[in-house]
Amino acid sequence: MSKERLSFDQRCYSLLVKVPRGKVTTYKAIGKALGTKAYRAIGQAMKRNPHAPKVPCHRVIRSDGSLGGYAGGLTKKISLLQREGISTRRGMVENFKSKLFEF
DNA sequence: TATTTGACCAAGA
DNA sequence: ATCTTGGCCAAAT
Repeated sequence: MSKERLSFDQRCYSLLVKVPRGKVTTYKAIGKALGTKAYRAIGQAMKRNPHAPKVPCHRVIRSDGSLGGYAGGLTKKISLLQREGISTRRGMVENFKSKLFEF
């Protein structure tokens, strides 16, 4: 039977699906929830995200409120966020602290 | 096995 | 607010 442990990437994805629309999280927050400080590795996991729409990786931003990156292009990330009611300005999410999702 | 690669972070200037 | 520096860690090469 399968005794496979979830890979680091998979753990990131299963956590991320909990983030509801209209909310955002940060690479750091995911690391904290996973009990790791592999912030950069988390970014890599998002970049490789194989489950594009299923995992809302566009809701993951940097700890300082700036956007971070997006495999499909930052413009896409911005429109997806705005569609969910999250406004951005010059690469920063406005009032992002009030929009953070708590794991 | 060893090295390189980043969608990061915190602190300092 | 911006920019630089050193640190960090899993996955890919």
